[in-house]
Amino acid sequence: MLGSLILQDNGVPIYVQLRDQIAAAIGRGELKPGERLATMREVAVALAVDLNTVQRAYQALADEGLLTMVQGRGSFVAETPARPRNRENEIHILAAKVAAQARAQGITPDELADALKRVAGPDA
Amino acid sequence: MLGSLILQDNGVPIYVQLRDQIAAAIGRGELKPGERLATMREVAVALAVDLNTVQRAYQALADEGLLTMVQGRGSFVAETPARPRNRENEIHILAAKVAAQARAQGITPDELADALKRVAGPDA
DNA sequence: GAGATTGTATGAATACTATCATACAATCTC
DNA sequence: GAGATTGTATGATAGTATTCATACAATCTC
Repeated sequence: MLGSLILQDNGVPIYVQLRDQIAAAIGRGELKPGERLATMREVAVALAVDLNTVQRAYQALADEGLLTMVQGRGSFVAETPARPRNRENEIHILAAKVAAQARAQGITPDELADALKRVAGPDA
Repeated sequence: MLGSLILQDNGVPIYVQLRDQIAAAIGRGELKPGERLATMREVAVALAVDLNTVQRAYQALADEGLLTMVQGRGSFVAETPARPRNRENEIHILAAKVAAQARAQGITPDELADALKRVAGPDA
């Protein structure tokens, strides 16, 4: 995982870059549920950034429910939760939210949907 | 163009969001070479941000060679768009990130993609 | 239990982001 | 030429991001 993290000097805060790249690795299935992530210190040293900066990224991911952090043990990719009750509605809400995210990057929901099919295709 | 600009509170600086969205619009061909962009003041008023913030976004785009600014006249999409951005890659990164969001909620990327198609369908 | 590992937390210093207010300079319209 | 429009510029201020240094707390290994 450490090897795939790259920081760019493009105005985007470091913790945001880390947050998004780790989330992407999880989404790609590169990091599987239950798997242990690199320690915050490992990431900090490898990328030559501060421990607090890495913590901020991990914390943001934990807030999103993508990983859990356990003091003394490490950080782990969250297990996929059981299927929610009102599934159709949840999907619809997420889709709307994600469509907005896409548009905010100049990407159409349609383009994103196609890309998602490609992400899901190979293994899902 | 004004209508397609959206700002999110996701940790990314405003001027970066503007810069990237306008770059994406140019890359998508939505804004054509030679075409006049919205005035900095128009963008500032429409999005309720400061004129200086918009200027910074425009300046960054001018530095990239994507547009030219002429005092008293306005800003225009460059005739020879210098370095087209790697849109495909940006789309893939977003897709992977969004897939993680979905999985964390017990939703498969495939289901999300279908829902997105439905969102996009009516108008896109 | 001792020591190492790992996440959590705080306070200070520096740089960047964004706003507000204001003004100047080049261009266009009439 | 007068006035409006549009890009350019500056100084002050508040908030955020990042680093540095340091320390504490929970867990694991031996």
